Amino acid sequence: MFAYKPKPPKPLLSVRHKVICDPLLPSTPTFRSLNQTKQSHARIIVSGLARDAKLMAHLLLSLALSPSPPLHYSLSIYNHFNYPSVFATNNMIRCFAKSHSPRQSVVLYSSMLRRYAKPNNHTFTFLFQACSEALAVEEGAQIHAHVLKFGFGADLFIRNALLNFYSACFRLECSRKVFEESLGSRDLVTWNTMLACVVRDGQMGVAEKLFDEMPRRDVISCSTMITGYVQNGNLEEALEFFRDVREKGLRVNEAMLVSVLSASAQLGLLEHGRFVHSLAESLNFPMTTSLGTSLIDMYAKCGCIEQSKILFNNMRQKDIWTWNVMICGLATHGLAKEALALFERFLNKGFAPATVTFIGVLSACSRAGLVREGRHYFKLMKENYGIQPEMEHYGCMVDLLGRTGFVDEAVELIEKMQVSPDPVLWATLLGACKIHGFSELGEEIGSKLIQLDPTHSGHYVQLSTVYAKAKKWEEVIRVRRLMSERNTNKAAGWSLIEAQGKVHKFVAGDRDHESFKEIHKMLETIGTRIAEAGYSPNISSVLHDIGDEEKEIVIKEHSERLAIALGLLVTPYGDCIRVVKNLRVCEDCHEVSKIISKVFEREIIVRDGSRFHHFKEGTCSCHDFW
DNA sequence: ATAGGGTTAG
Repeated sequence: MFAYKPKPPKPLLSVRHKVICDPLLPSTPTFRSLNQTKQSHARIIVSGLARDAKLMAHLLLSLALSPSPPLHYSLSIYNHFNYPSVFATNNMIRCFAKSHSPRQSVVLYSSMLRRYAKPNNHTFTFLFQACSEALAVEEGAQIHAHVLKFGFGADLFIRNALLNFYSACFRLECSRKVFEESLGSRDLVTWNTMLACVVRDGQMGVAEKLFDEMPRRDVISCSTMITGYVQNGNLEEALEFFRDVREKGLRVNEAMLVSVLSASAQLGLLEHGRFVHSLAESLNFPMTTSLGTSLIDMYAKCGCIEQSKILFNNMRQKDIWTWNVMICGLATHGLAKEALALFERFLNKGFAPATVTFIGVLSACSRAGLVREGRHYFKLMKENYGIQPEMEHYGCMVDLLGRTGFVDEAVELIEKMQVSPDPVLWATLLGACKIHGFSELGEEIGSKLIQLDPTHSGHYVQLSTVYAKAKKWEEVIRVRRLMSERNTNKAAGWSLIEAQGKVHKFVAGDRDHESFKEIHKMLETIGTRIAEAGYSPNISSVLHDIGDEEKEIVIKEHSERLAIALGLLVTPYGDCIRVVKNLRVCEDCHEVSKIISKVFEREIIVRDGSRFHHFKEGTCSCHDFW
């Protein structure tokens, strides 16, 4: 005989659920999943308590607390109240505020007033959230008047929400006024909101002063500063501030990590990015979608696209940012086929592509010269998704068509544009003219660009290259003379490499580095060994008015050569050399990098102004199409 | 019974 013991029936809700979540026992509000809320709703109906207004309002609260409240469901509950309480209405306003139609919050508020129901202090904080979301300046200002009318002018919560509202609507002056009026009754949130407001306006100097003035600071004050630096392009300052936070033993939050990863990515600092990654792990930060996405972006922008792929595939929750980052990452690495395949997967998942998604898709096509695909997706974007092409989309198409030799089609596309082309677009077309020898069109565009921006040295260089290719030497000299006469601001090219825990930044002909002598010796060695391999310099990309021998010296000391030389010197054999530079790599450096990768048996990864080049065993991943 | 500030893509 065997003992048989029936299993006890499973309770509908676990004990933990009952204590924390069941609205039959209202307690402190906690976020619950939609399913949990629906279960509670079912239990309420089954228990015959559906007419209990308090219970139903509490149910509405749990919907309002979710990140994206289901509007239809919330409304069906709200509409069942004969006389909705302020509490219930507040929660419905809150649901609308988080929805795609935040203006409905204001509509509901008006109907509440028509019923002669009086708003309370909570009502206004939710309303200002809604107006911030909707950028509803007029409505918000009217509600501001209501705040005073109903006697809530001194409520700190409301004032902070108001401050934030004006800030969100870019009404810096109004925010300032509310802030000044709050003198004497400010709390940390008031200060942080004002700080965020100044940061949003791009005034980091003022933000620094405000930060120093604050009577108290917390983790949000610090993360606001760091994200502010990143958003305003002060990347090094962001990293410095973050290091300071760490050194002082202050708290770190996810927003900081995300922003610092973005800074590392933009600067191309792989070692730093890795450090932030390990920090996130050691501090036990959960791998959220935004953190994961930032990591994928960082690894892609620092040359480790394989690492990005691994993270992407392991991520359970992906949002549109995750997909966009991955598609764009594959594109900058020239992995066009993978980018397009991923885009198709993205569509199959039912995601709606954004304008950036198509920039990723089209730039993937342009970098790989996939003309047929490029034309297809450009059409798809307009016709299937109703996305109006922006300057960047045109940029990709003109680049794609122009570089693959369809210059006429590129011109046609520009002529049909709704918006007038910007200098970058003209410069893209000029580049195509240069490659394919359209000297007359190139001349026209080059002159136009110089007219548009006479201080930009790049335009003169481009135009003189067009002339040089057409062997119009007098014109070359004329343009060069013009360039020197007009005192143009030369955008200095730089390259950087991380080594031995430091960032080394070089400009062409740099002599400032502490190991300058060794670097120079290495340049000599490189010169000898690549010459043995059959290399002779291509000096056509040097346009300075100097002799050939000098040209060779200048080209030998292009910033990326210095960086690669340092890489060869200080990193162990077998390690990959990673260089980041701001401008596009010149033809000669590209050739030299290929040969170095072969004779020194080193993989070299260069991120230039527009894409990645993986040099390995004498070839480049761009297949010399860039 | 309910509340406020910070985040990533070209």
